[in-house]
Amino acid sequence: MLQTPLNRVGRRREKTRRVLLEVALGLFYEKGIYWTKIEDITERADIGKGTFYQYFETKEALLRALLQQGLDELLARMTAGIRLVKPGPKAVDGLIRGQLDFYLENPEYLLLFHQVRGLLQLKTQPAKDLREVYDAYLDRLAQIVRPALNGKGGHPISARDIAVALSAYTSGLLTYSLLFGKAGDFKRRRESIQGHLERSIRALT
Amino acid sequence: MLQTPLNRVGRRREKTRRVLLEVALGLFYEKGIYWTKIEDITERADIGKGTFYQYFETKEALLRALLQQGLDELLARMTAGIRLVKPGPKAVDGLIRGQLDFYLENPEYLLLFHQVRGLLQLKTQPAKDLREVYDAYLDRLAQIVRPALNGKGGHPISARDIAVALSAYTSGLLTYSLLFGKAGDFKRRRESIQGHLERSIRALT
Amino acid sequence: MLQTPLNRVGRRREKTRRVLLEVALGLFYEKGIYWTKIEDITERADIGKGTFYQYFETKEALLRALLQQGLDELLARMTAGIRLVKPGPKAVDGLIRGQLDFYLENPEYLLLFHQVRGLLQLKTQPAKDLREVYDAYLDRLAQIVRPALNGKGGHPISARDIAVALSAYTSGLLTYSLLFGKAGDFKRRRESIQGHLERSIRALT
Amino acid sequence: MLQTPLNRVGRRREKTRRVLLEVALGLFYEKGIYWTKIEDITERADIGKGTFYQYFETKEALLRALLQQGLDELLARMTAGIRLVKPGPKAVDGLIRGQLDFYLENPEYLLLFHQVRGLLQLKTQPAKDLREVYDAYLDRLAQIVRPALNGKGGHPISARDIAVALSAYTSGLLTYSLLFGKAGDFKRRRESIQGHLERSIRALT
DNA sequence: TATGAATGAGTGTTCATTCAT
DNA sequence: AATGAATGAACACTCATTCAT
Repeated sequence: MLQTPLNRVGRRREKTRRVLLEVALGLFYEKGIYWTKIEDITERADIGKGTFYQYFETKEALLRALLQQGLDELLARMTAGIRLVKPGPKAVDGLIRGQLDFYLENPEYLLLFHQVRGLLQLKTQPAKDLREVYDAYLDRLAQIVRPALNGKGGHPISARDIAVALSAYTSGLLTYSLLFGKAGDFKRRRESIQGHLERSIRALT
Repeated sequence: MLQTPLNRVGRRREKTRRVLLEVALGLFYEKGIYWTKIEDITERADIGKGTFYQYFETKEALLRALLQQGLDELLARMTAGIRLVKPGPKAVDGLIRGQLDFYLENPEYLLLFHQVRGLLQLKTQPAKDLREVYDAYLDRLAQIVRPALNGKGGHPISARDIAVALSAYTSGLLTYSLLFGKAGDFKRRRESIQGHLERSIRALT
Repeated sequence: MLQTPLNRVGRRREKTRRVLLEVALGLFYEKGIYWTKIEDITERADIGKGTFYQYFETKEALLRALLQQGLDELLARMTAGIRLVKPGPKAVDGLIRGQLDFYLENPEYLLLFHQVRGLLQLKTQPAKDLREVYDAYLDRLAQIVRPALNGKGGHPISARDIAVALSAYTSGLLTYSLLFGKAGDFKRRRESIQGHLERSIRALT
Repeated sequence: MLQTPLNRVGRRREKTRRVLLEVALGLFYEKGIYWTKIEDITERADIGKGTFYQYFETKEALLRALLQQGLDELLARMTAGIRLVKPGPKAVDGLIRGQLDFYLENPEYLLLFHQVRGLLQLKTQPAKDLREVYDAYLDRLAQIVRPALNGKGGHPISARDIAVALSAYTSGLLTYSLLFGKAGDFKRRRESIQGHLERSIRALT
């Protein structure tokens, strides 16, 4: 993971790549993965259509990179949410808080992840690659959750199960809220949602 | 709403329509809405490509019909789950049980609904039509939920909120389970999931 | 050409056929030959789609029948226009009057003939069949025109040429009038057009 | 209206566009507008099917461009035909001569215009766009004709009427000649036709 | 490296015609 | 004879990807 320090050209490349990811994320949110054309992306990013392929091999590779980046960021936020808390039930609350922080700032990812999950059961190769990324995220989350369970053996529910429930409940509830709630609802009811989720998860452990 | 009894031809038509919906549901599950081609559907249904358009105006109309039918059936199951129970907290358990029954028997719908939700925020007309169907379902569910709350005024959470949470938690959890659980997991852990959901929802009311 | 007298069934058939021709003529006028679908015709004629093929082998056969019928009628009108007049220049005026009468009452045919002429140069078989019908009309018209020229030999212009000019000028002028004139223009300026045409044709003879 | 001088790529694009128009014109002549498929055009132009859409948004846009270009050229020829002549009756002869020159060199346009007129009464949007182009042509022609009328007030016939008659007679006569005359007839009888038209138009003024 | 012109496989949809009832 | 359900060839148009400049 050691990064070679980038020279000017390298930095410019890096920047273009970041712009592409950002623009794509926004368009996927507005028009959906499928209906967003490569040309929509390059146009909004203000680069030539062909240039896209200097940065990503295919449209699907872009999606994978976006998913990876999003899940990394989400995990980072969850880790941050837990940092100051001692292991134990309170720790889970921190994880939830981190998740909510992330999705509140990045609702685009909420729907991107949703859309991606819709592809995971497909039998095509692209789906398998995406699945791998997503699966790895759940495992990493389980690692984080485990110590939070305080090591008490004999738990009727595994760390992975908690990780799944944490992701499932949150994304389930937030997606519905985003789609069917009134505008701004999301932010206004933040604490209420946090509470709901805490209680729900606690009910499982 | 009086139904003219169908003659032989009418019955055959009805059957073809049902087969188309069924085949489409299966293919949407296997390959996703987008990657399922009209010809895939007609081929598996063993009819000519043009015949499809005798039954559905467009691919999107088929999707809408499928969504409608699925949500109707889901509601029917939830209603059935509540029928024998008195209003009150137990009633919600019945609703959950009805949902689980439905999704357990029809995992295809679980993913169909998921995929459809992924389209709802889009600004296209098809999305608006689908949204309407979905929204109506939530309202109908809220109607069912309301008496279950036992009429005690002053609830901090509305019937619609319960309806949303009920749908959100269940579909969130089951989708994850379907995608990331081991095969058969879904059925095996049924009662465990029922318990999780009951506690989670009760925590909200 | 001897017509077997029709029994009741035969008369009904004859009537359906007439309705089909009439309806088709109207639709060809409104939507164009190409954009009029068989189903449009049968629907407006209030018969089953399949029934169409009991009366005409193909869409193109219908068109041919319509052309034939229209040109027959047109010739009849021109003949009528000439009946009371002595051979000579005045006779041509009668022909023109007959034409105008016909097109004034049947603007649909004006555009039908126009559309058909647009197909005549095509190299397809249907085009050849239509061409034959049209060509025969011009020959028959030439026959009618010939005596009108008063038999003075040494004409610098043949009867067929007059026939062509008569048709060409009239349809050219009327089509433009129909397409670009104000509504009703056609009727209001009838006598003016008659005059124009008379002078134009006379200028040729 | 300042034209950026074209670089090499721009020139190639311009050329491809021209080739497409030219090829389409030829095919429309041979097979008719309707029966000419996009692929027929691209095949004969020796480019990929998709490339067509880099140059024209739809088939109908191509038709419109072709109509525009043809009418522009026709007007240019008529203007040229009038240039050396003083206003007055002789001027109209010049216009006729210009028209004949044009159609003699471009019989394809004669039939294209004919086919297009066949679409103008349709109620579809494409028809409206074509109509606009055609209508503008008649107006421009009227402008040219007006001074040719020598400014003598009190004309019983408007410049627009002359414009219409000029177009109507010529296209009517030439189309018949093209369709029903013997091959080469068109050219051989050029002067005779010119005479006919001159006399016919003069008879109107 | 950046570009955008060129490409063609792929797709939803139409519609004349057939044919079983 | 009348019907309308079934058919599939045909076609306009799209878009991810390639490649010459």
